[in-house]
Amino acid sequence: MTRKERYQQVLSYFQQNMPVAETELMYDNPYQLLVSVILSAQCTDKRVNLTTPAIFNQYPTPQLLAQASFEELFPLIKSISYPNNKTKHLIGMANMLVNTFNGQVPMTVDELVQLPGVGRKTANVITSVIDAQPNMAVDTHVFRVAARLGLTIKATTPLAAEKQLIQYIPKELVHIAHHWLILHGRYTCLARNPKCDSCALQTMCAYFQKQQKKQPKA
DNA sequence: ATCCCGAGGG
DNA sequence: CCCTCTGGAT
Repeated sequence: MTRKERYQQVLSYFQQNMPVAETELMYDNPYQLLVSVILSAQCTDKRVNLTTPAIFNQYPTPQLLAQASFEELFPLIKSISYPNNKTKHLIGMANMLVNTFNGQVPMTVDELVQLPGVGRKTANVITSVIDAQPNMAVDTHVFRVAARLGLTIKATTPLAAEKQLIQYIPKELVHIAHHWLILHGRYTCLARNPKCDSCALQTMCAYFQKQQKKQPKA
């Protein structure tokens, strides 16, 4: 099976079988999405959505968030993972928005990654969601699942994986494919004990084929 | 125990 | 490349 065929089979399967009904981050503008995505690391969207209304209410603009003190913002962040880092990141991010980007959220990956707390994954989410750019945000799920399925070959970094995925996935499907890979990773292709026995992608999965060779009966 | 749509620093 | 950050849900 060629790599292109593998992509076609996997994408086709997802398109026909993957329900897309997950809780999503709540936001009304690019600034709010940026805050939400920064907060979402190692944390469910549901929990992020519990904290953001208070944050957006108290700091409706980058200008106001930039002036926040650590002490007053921290309590609003405290109930999610890495509150220390995220509090610092949000204030630093807002300051750079004001001082470097004229108070506007930049819409290129290269600009976004300059912001504190914004890495390539977050930058790809922002540009794909807000500006419909065909950018693939490679998080832990996408990285693992793509490698197992054989969608990426010898990709040792998220950036390498991103380049390969972008090369083979039709632009109009990049965004939804991102969600498909995440959902497959969350519910079936688990990091530790993947549920290969109940996985419909066995026949086209490089990881499963490899396991079969090692343990023919398992 | 294991998992939640990571980023920054050494 | 590794490590740290580090709360809540299941």
